[in-house]
Amino acid sequence: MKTIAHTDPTTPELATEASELRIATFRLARRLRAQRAIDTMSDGQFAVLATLKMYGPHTLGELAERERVSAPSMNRTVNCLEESGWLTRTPDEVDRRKVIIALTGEGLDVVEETVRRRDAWLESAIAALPDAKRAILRQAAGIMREVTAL
Amino acid sequence: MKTIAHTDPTTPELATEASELRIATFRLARRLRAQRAIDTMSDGQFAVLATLKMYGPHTLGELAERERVSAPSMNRTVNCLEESGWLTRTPDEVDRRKVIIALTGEGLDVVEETVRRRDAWLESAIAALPDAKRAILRQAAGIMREVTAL
DNA sequence: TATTGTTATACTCTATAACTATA
DNA sequence: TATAGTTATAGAGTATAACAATA
Repeated sequence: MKTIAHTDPTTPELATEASELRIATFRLARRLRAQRAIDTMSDGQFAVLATLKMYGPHTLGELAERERVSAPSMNRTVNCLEESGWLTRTPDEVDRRKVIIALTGEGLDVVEETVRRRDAWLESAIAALPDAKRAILRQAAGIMREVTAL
Repeated sequence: MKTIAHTDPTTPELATEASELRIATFRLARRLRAQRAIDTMSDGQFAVLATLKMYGPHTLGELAERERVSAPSMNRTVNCLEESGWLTRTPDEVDRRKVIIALTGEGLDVVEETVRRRDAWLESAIAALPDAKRAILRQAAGIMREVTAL
């Protein structure tokens, strides 16, 4: 009988399980987001720098699409980051309508410092856990990425 | 020798572990946040309704402090939610300077519908997982809450 | 003509400072 | 005098519409 799994004590209610994971995820994300190198920098600005670090230079349109934001909005964000010296605009040699946006050394430093702070906080939080719990978190991270890849 | 744990292949680098969990958490939180009942409602507005549902009525100052936002900013958010009929303002009988902000039935509906949608998305995502992976996520949720309680 | 980026303009959310009512 | 809330005003970040340059 297939419905047994539903009431089996070793596999609790799917609904409860989802709620618990939702709450835990939001709470951990909030704590992590609070750790940043430049505390005047918005999440949207940081996301652009992090994208440039991870995937290399982009055109304005590509950045806007990836961050699911309008082109004028991304243009403004890029202006701010350019003024701060964290990225550069270069006209595309082949298609002169385009501009290539790339991270500067200082921009890379900002991303790395923020990442370092977030990871340092998380490391110190999980370092104290027994190995078994750390193993759970390690496996969970993989499953969470699998789930969001759908 | 205590340092063995650090290089033991069964307990990978703490730094890698933290990074993986950070990325997975942000990604899952982002996907969850996208699910909402009223798609014109901001995260800040939803957070207020969720707080009122979870912890009951608050004064304006309490809400502002809990959400780490200025009083005028919270006042504006509360005005919007009041106009939409999702919460009520009532002068405090004892201290007439204060106003008690409480969820209406409609406000409760909005919170529950958003929570239902987020959980429905997450349920469908984890329902397909083998029991062993679901068990990992269930345990991880508990550990994540433990870590954020510090 | 179509596409890429930019400018013009407006709306929301945030903040600080000033004000009102109450303690 | 101090505190709770509100109003006034301004600074980011978002959007759509209109425009310029290039394909």
